[in-house]
Amino acid sequence: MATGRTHRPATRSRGIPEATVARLPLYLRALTALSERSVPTVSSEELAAAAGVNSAKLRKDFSYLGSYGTRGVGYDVEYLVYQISRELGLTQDWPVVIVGIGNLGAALANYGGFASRGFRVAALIDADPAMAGKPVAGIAVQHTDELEHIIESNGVSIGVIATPAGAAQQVCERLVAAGVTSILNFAPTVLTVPDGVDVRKVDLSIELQILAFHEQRKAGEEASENGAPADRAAALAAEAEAAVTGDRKGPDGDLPAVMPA
Amino acid sequence: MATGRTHRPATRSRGIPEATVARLPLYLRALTALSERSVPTVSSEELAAAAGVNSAKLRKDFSYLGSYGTRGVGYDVEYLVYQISRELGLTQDWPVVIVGIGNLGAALANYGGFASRGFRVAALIDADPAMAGKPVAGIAVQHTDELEHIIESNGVSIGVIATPAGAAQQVCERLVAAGVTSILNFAPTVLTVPDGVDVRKVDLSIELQILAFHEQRKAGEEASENGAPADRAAALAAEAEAAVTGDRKGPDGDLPAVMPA
DNA sequence: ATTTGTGAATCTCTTCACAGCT
DNA sequence: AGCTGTGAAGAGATTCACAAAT
Repeated sequence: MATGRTHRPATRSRGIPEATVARLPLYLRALTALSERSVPTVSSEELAAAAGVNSAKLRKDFSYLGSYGTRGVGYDVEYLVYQISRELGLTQDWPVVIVGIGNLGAALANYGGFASRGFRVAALIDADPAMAGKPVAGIAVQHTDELEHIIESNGVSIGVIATPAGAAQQVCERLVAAGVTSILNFAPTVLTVPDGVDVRKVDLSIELQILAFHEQRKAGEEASENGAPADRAAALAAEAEAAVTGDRKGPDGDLPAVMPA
Repeated sequence: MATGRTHRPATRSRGIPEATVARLPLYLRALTALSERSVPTVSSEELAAAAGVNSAKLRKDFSYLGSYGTRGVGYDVEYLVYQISRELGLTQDWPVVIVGIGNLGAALANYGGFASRGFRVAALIDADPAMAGKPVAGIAVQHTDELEHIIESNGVSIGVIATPAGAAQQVCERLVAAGVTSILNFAPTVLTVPDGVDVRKVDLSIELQILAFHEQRKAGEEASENGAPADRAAALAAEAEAAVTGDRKGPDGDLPAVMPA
């Protein structure tokens, strides 16, 4: 899901699969909940259920970190919380800057899970001079002019881009030039970055479109499985049916003028 | 990344790989940009560059949709926009409800890319009675009591959950009971849903933690490649080094008391 | 009696490389 | 001459199933 380079360019070192890394935060969250309830140990089966994955996968994932379980017993919750935190690099506090303090940027700044667990909002940056000095989530917004200074003096290596799409690439370049090497991009654009910089992308409309695809598929199946689609499904049926049954080869007749922009 | 069932339970039908589906929105966005600049055709190489993927992958992806290109020439932009839109189910308008109109919910409601391209915000729902009637993004917020009524009368099948984590599962169940079959979850919780319901998850802190992992890895490599880590890298080096070199088998000495909650 | 840790089998996704079409 | 479409190879991720450990 990272849009940037494939990563893992230099030393291959001890390679934890990317898919596993992506699940560690999930396990960590489930474990933290158990820890708060003072549960001492947990089996792979239980923890897997809490994290929404299957237990074989969870055990394989943990096997990449080492042998932290006890056969016949399970995993020590506290110990595992520590090991995963350490593996993820959360035993230190990462200063983060958020660029673009619109609706979304403000929402991110206010997001609680941010401040806790390893991350600290070091600065909020916006291009609008009218925003400068305004407090958002208890932090005064600073102007984009300060960007390089902020990054360098705070040793920021993680940046969050919540600007409009048009500004994202430029902001990205300034962040990278100033020393940021990991970017979380909320702007609906593909960012181009040099090697060694990681980009992850969060994109609302992409997620919705993926859901729409499956939703359409469901409507299509419903229609072709039993002949009696209900409610709105009726309206979708014709359209969806066409999509499902349409031949795959070449222009199939009804090319409409243009799509909605 | 869908947290729900693995999907594709019943009719296997014409199976477009999930990884391909996840990239179609990316292609669509790049194509739309080309379309706006009135570019008539595009090669797999060019389009792949614009979408940030490699061209073989793009061609393979398109091959699942059908043979929509012309050898020696490339793809017709308008035609491809239409085909992908249709495949994704965007030739119809999906009514969407957003539940939880806090900072994030408001940001989502205001998000422009929402209204355009296939989705329409049918309602904003919040549990706070004080919010009821307040306009957000030009739409009056409605109280949670209305949830079932809104879903049913608007034929909503896609719901967005932007509530606090504690409320998410309950909201999810009400949405599903009322007829929603696709959920985009912004709350940091694993949602449990019945078969046939799709869940996709957007989780800020997971994304940040994945970045932190790679960031830490970079610091470790830097430290072990050349012996002279600079700036903050120096501070991280000892910690990261320990993580990289620590043996994988069993308790490695210094188990600290507990992690930061 | 349980539950982990992991080879081996399987499935999915990506990349290669080139035949086939325009 | 140029570019698509795709079999085949390769890489990665998931699941199975069971030996090893407590």
